[in-house]
Amino acid sequence: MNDLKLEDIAKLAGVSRSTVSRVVNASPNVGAATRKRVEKIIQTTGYHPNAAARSLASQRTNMIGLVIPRTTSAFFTDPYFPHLTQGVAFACNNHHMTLSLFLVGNQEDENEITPRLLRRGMLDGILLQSGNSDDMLFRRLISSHVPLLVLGRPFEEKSVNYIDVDNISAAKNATSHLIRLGYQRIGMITGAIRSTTSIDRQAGFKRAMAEAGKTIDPSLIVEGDFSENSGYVAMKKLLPLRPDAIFAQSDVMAIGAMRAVQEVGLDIPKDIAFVGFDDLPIASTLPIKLTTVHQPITHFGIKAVDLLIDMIEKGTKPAKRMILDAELIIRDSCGGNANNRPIVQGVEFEGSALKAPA
Amino acid sequence: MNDLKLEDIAKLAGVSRSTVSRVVNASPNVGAATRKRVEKIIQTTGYHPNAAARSLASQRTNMIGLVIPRTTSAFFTDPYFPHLTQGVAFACNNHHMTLSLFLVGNQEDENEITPRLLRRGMLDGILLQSGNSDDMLFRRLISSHVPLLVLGRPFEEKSVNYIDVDNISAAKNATSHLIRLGYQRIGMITGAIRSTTSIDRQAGFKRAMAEAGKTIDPSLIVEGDFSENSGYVAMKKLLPLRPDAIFAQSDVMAIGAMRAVQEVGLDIPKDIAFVGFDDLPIASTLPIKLTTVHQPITHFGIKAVDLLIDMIEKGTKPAKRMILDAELIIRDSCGGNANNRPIVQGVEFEGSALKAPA
DNA sequence: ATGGGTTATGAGAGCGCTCCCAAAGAAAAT
DNA sequence: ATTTTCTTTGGGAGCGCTCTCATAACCCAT
Repeated sequence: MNDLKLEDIAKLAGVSRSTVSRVVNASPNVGAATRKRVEKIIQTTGYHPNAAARSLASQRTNMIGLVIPRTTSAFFTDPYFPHLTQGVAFACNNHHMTLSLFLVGNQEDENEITPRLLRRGMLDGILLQSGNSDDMLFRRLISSHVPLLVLGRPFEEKSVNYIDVDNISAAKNATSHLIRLGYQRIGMITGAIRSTTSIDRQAGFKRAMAEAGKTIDPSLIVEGDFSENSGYVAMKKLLPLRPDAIFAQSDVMAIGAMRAVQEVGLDIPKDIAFVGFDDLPIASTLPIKLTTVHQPITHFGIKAVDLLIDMIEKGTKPAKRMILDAELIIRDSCGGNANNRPIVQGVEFEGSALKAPA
Repeated sequence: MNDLKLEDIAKLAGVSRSTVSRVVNASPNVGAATRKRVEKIIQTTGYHPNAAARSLASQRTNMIGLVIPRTTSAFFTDPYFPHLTQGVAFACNNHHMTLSLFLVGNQEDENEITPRLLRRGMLDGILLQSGNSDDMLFRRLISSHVPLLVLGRPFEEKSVNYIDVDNISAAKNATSHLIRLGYQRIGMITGAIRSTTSIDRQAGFKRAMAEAGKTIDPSLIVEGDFSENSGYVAMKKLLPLRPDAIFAQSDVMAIGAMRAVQEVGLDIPKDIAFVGFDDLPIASTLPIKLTTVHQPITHFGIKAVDLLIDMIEKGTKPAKRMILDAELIIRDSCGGNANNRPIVQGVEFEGSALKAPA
């Protein structure tokens, strides 16, 4: 039906191709009358410019890719990722950009996806979720021509653009809070041990302990992988060691761990206190509301897109770096006094804000 | 660095542009020696064809769009959606297709996104999550030239291609199971009342009741919107009416409702039995394991992509229709006998399969 | 009037690929 | 040896846009 091209509109309006192009692209140098006339024709014919042709001629596709590498793709079982995607998607809309999603499931996927990522005339820029250090995809992308912004601190920071949350400070604050409340045997459930996220949160934990002059019992640090089940399993190991407080590196793991605690009939926070990380919506609707570090996930996605677009338009050098703060939200799971409870703000709570039961 | 084009490779290999194109596109009519030579050059130079140019010339972009309309975008707080996206993304990889994600947040988003969707040379086909009947986006997309497959039954089925789960039968089975177990006052918490999903599940519920010769108490049917909180709120309304079993139209709502039940100290399933819908991974890790209808979400996404690609390649007429079955998984929340528990299979359980605690 | 400066419009040359068609060469059939 | 057929290769015309540059039209100050 609608096989019109620029040329046809031009003919119908009695002007040249160039003029129609100017109207379509909102160029200022068009006479008011001409513009009106052309716009009317476009309106009535329902003309839409051809994206491929435009991309070819302008060397801009107005598309960005969001890549979740294989080593991180378990993230999809974690609510973290949908929230991030949402932020990225909304920001793309605001910038009139189209978002392409690349979920790398396995090695074949990676081989299949990589050339598509590297192809010219496909993506104006790439957002890459930080994964493991031995990520082949990561290295190939880094050395490509496409502007690349890494989400989360990469292993090799040198001259790579990235955006991250201040995991060290946040974890330190969370741990310090536990220390301040007087807990003596504070354990930690880590995330996937090879991720920088987990490494940094661990560093924050250790720093807090060191500053408080407390020695760390290594057996109280148990490895998880950010999943609910891994939290449960880790807590099973921790239970015999009688910790009185746990810093879980993700809310989901905290939930798994709390499940393990409740199964043996212990009380939270009286017997064991908990602090999580993420502040997912569910954290505030749990039977025992979770004290946790609020990550501005959606906001993080938005900032990432803003930064990437800036890189696309103004070049990638010098390397860009952006670190966002994360704030401790004190609720019930950590025990102690919950008076100075900060207000939780932000879009990621829509649809799950819970009216207090009567 | 890598500003090579087909022409350059041709020159380096001492052949014509056409021949290189044939090699790149795996056309059979190339001499073995020539192919080797060209492939070698491509290998060493790291040449990648320009996607925009290829799209323009071939009229194929190898991209499909996944569109979540405004009226359904709350879905993103529901784990249903990530799972679907994952299925779609994986299927895209298998077909060497790129997935573009369009999350419509609000009216402006819709206005912004629509032209991008309609643009030629952008998408080979569109997957549209079914939303409300008054969805403007839906109508514009239906009447466009792009092959369109609707996910979930649309309001106006006539000549639209769609794929759905057999919600009516599934809801009927779930309800019948409750009836069979002898429950007398069976309530239902619906999803968003204007969605076909919810309408169909409601129809299944009613059909089961009718076939069992039971009258329906309309006050035992309470409206939710698929969210956890709406389940909680709905249950608060239901509690004074003393139902002995609840069919919740989504797992997440069932979880919210169960929370309300536990808050007043009632026992599940002894005082109130539950059946959910979706069979999210969490359903089997809940303290009281949830009896629910297993939706093959990831598989659904895969099938959808397969069907859409078939439409792209072979035309959209006659209208395609595909209905997948959903099976009742009996666990603990419905009480009664849980012996004939089916095996739960499938990819969506990865990473959350739970070892039984010792 | 006359020139300099601005603004509006058109023409044309690509952007980097695909794909049809023609040509050349090799193989098979006569 | 000659014709026919098939395979392999090259040439050229687009695909539908953008963008630079030239031209035409118009403005105001002198």
